[in-house]
Amino acid sequence: MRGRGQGWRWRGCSRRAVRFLEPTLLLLLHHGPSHGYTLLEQMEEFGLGGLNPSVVYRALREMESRGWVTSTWNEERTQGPPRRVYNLTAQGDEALGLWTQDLQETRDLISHLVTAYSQHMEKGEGEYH
Amino acid sequence: MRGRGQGWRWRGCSRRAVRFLEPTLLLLLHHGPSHGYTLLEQMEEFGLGGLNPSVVYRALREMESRGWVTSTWNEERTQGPPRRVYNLTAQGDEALGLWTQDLQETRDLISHLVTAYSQHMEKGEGEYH
DNA sequence: TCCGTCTATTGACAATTTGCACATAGCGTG
DNA sequence: CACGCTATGTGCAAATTGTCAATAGACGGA
Repeated sequence: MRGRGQGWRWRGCSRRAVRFLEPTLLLLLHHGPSHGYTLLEQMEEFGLGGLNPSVVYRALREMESRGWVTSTWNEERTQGPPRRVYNLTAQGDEALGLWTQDLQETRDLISHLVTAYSQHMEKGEGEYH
Repeated sequence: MRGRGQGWRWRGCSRRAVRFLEPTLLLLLHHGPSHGYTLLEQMEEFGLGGLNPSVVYRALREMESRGWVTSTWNEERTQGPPRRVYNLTAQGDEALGLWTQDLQETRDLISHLVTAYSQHMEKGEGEYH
């Protein structure tokens, strides 16, 4: 229970303005089939380090239910339990494209906001009223 | 009830919007005191048009409980019920600054992702596997 | 062999956030 | 006074997210 009114609920980089999880997973899978545990580690490059594993696995299953990926159990034996290997589908490929567009729009909105902020500051109105 | 598995839960710019709400409100209030209804209309410029009013009012009260803004009832009579006028506080000013930084980081992450996507596409690996 | 550790995945539930439908209320107009 | 516009607020259902714990195979050492 996080209690109320103690500002900055999510400092420390959980909870960004946008959801990067799905597009990042799609992008990683675009490079080739992979399984959850590896993907989890690769997320770090995109600023999504230290994510709770179950969040990633959950997202992958959800993406499968939408037809963006398919999964099969890896038959070759490794050190550890069998892995579920995910493959991007044509729909997933398309989703990645759309999502990328969406992210670009979001980026533009951020820029708009940040620019408005900077300009207002420059004008010497950099004090609250 | 939105039902499950019918992709693109938030196409049409519902979802993304929300986390811009607070910084946008703070920025608008940085220009001077204002009240909910007007703010609601001004949101449109920042891509937050058509938001449900209660969402905005709720955010404002929440921001007040954090000390980012204060509110007073407007004594001058207008056409309609009294308005609650919000003022930015010093803490709100600071919060806006921090939030802007956070948004910039987010923007960089988006850029990183989009760049990775583009590069991968250019290399002729623009097919799913 | 038993234990601890690392790799992997999953399920369940609590906490939080969001969407939405509706309630209230003053003012102007016909 | 009924209606429509301006304004704000309440409450609840639904969706999303966070966290904890369970399961399980392989491997190395005591």
